[in-house]
Amino acid sequence: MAGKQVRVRFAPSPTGGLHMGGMRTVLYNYLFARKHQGRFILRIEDTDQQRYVPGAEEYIYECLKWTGLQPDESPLHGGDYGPYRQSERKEMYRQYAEKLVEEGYAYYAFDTAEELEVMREKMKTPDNPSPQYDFRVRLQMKNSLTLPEEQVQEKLNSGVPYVIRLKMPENETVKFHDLIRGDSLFQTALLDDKVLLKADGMPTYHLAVVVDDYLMKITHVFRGEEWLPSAPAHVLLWRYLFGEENMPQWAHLPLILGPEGKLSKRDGMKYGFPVYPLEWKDPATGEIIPGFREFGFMPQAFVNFLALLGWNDGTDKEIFTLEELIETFSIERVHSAGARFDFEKAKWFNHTWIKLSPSATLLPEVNQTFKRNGITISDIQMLEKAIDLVKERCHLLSDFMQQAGFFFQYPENPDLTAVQARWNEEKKSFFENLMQLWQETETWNAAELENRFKTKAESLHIKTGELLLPLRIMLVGGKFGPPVFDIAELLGKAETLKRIQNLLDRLK
RNA sequence: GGCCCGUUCGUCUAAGGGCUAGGACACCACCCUUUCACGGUGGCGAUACGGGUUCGAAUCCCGUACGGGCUACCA
Repeated sequence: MAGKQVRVRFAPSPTGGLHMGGMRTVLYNYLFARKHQGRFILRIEDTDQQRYVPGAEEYIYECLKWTGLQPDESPLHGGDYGPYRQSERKEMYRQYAEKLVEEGYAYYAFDTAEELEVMREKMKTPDNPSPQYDFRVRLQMKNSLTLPEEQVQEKLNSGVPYVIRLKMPENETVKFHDLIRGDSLFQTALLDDKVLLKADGMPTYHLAVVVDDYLMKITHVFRGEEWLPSAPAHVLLWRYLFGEENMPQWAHLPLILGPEGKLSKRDGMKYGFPVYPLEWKDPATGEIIPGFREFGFMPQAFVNFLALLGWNDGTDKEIFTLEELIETFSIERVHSAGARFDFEKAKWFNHTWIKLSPSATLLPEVNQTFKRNGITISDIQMLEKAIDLVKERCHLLSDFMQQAGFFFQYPENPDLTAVQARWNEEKKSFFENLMQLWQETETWNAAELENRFKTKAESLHIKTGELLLPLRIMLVGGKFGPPVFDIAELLGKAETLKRIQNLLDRLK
């Protein structure tokens, strides 16, 4: 690795919305690249045109933009190793597959889908419910190992559909080293003859990753744990094609689990928490699934909790900025076991980030939230102050609506019952007196207002506790919010007095 | 079924042979707060099970159980 520039890649296939598991893979790749002054590449693996979903690629860019995890090279950002979309690299793969055939590491196979089906049915036993196309069966199938040379040539020339399959050795042990899991051994006798080049001329994942990782000079591959079983096939391809000594280092990341096992894209709807970073519109069904952003998450919090889902720096520190993550991240400290996602903990991260953020930072997003809820704010300065006053009680950005909405719009249905039960003439006259007192105040600030309030209450022999709740209902409309005199200060004299008068009238 | 990966409080995790197994989320109690929160203090709560190795095991080895992944001309 010394002297060699670190190059890592995230290689999604655009078959739907990218969920938080994919985003964590992005994050770890990104952190590793930044930490080692390397390059982070985004490569689109769109070799399966059947499963291609329009908009999925754009969605990925949006997610990367939102989280700030921007690639250095991608179809969108360009780079020296393009194209970065596998469909546009189609012609590059065939030569490698054919080289393997020439050298005896692969072969042409002409079996039709029906013939494969027949083989599987025939070989199926209770002990072996899913038979593989492997060294045990390949000599019974229609391929360049069983057919005479002339017949193979004839088929190739006549345009009969065929695939190229890897000829898995019958009895070898493939040693595989993973940066997270250490060494493991695989017996090739148990592995199948994977298709490398499909009948449509597109490579499968197995050929494409190896070829592209080589051509793009990838040094480290971080991908999901689900790829572990096919890793030995990739090692073999590296050995045959480019030399095992040139192979990148591997790390297979643990899965993120939902409440009932592997996190699926439907879990979001099912359990009431998001699985996508951003809102995802399924182009097939038209279904709209809200993401973390729509739930009111800050991107910083999203990145933060994602990083900690399977990794920690070995200390008790939990709140990290992106810069801090870059500094402390190490792939060796990533866990090998899967992590269950806990929405409550995720909200705690967001809450902490909201408390930590200056109100100016929160301002644009909160302003948008208000706008979406039909409240257009003209006094931005006031909103900023309101945010300061209420942010410690907001777990999600969407909570600002509930927590600070009353500053800009008195609720239609104030909690009158909270006042009525203990309302009387004395209290009423207290508030009439108070309005007079506050009206005369020249220094309109919380301390002064509280002082005048308490002095008046004492002189009328009413406990302040009896009066604070009515005042809160007058100004807020409910039993929540920051200290009531702070609210009055921010509301300003005219609005405060108007609200008191208003409720006085309604209490008649 | 086969192969592979995994297993510490309910959840995320620390402790990579040596203190009463530490922290965070959640939950409970108290304090602060004449609202709701924040904050503070304390409580509840775990090494899956069985064998080894060792003076000593959460940690190393083996087995069992459980969980997960893979087993496509999907990625």
